[in-house]
Amino acid sequence: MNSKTRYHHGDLRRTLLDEAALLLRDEGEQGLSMRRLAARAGVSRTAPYHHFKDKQDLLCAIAEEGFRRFVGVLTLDGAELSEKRLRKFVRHYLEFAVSNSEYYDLMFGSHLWKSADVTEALKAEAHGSFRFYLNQVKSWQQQGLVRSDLDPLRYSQVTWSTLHGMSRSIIDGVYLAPDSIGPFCDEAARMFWRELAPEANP
Amino acid sequence: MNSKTRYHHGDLRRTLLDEAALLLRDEGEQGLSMRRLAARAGVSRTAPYHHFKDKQDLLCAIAEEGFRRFVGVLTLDGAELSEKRLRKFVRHYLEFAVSNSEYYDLMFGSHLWKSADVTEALKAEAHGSFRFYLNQVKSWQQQGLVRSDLDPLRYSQVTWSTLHGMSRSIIDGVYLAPDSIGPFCDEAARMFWRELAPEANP
DNA sequence: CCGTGTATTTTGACACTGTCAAGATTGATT
DNA sequence: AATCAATCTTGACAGTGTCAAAATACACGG
Repeated sequence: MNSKTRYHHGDLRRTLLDEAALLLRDEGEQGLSMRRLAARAGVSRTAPYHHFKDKQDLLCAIAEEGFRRFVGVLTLDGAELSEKRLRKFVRHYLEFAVSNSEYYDLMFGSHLWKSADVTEALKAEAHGSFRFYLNQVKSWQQQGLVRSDLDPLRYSQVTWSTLHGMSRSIIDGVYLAPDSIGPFCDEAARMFWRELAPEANP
Repeated sequence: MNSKTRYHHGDLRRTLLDEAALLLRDEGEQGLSMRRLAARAGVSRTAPYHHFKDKQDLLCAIAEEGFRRFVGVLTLDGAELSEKRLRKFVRHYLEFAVSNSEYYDLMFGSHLWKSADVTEALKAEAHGSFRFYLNQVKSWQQQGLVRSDLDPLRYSQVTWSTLHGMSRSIIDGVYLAPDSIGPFCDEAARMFWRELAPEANP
């Protein structure tokens, strides 16, 4: 019952996802083809199509896993909320985006989302991660840790956008010298904090 | 000397760029292939390769034109600077991004920038548009229209990121109900203004 | 006006790609 | 043990980007 010789692979779906992640990291999205993927998994060209309807379907599944890991990065305990803590958070976010840039590109790239065939599962995971981010802010407000007249939804939408835009700036390396990432993060944190911080004088 | 029958096209490069823009708007990036493009221009499959080294080269040229138009959107006269005016600016930016989303995807998509073959001309145009945005802020500061202790570079980088992230949010339509775009813009403008506005009490 | 060179376009070809349809093999269920 | 569904393979098709070599047109010096 050697795994190399048996007809049924046994756990092909899992293998495909893992191998695809590797291929993606090593050669980028354009280096990831269904056929190469199949070859790497030691299986014929069309075998993957019994586990993923499409190439799109495969990519959605990978992005989905990305979002699941992503939630960890978004976690920020409100008890220690401060501008300094926000700085750390922003840095952490960007760190994730940069060092998992292929994943990140997939998760937030227009490629998947623009198409009509986005998996429901991926949608759910993406919405879930945003809702997690939003609920944190709501909870801070309930605990009286941030301004009471803050609109959590609007704040979350805008800062979410900022974090994403910053990630793109850094990943693509167009508008930013690599050594100015620190101040870049600090400025964002200051901006976020200005929104959150309870008013000094009422 | 009928234009339909003559061997030399005469202005193929221009025609290719225009036709590519149309094809892009109508069918998205995946609908734009070199061969289809050539067919549309009424020319053989490989003719475009004497005007553009690559498909990448073609895409860069299109993005380049996008950036040239983009500068108009970024223009904001400091004399009338206010939170209200910022709202209008943000809306204008997003309007451009959404209604030219195919262009916008190309201009800011990871696809072009990640690759090593980004045209120098495109780099120049992209940097130029950011520098234009930055210089505006600098000039506001020199005129005493915004906080004197503001760092124009950091402010520009972060708000630039925010605007881009917001555009992605809306274009991909993942995290945003279409009717909440207004408040979305307003929140961003408030945030920007909080950074810019001269201190109330010194 | 003619020949020559250069710019432009075409034809042919190659190695890829995603994906469908039809058959082969296996594991599970009755 | 027979049957059925799940899984995998082979073969095929249309489409892609791009290279090399041949054909055509234009520009210019004689």
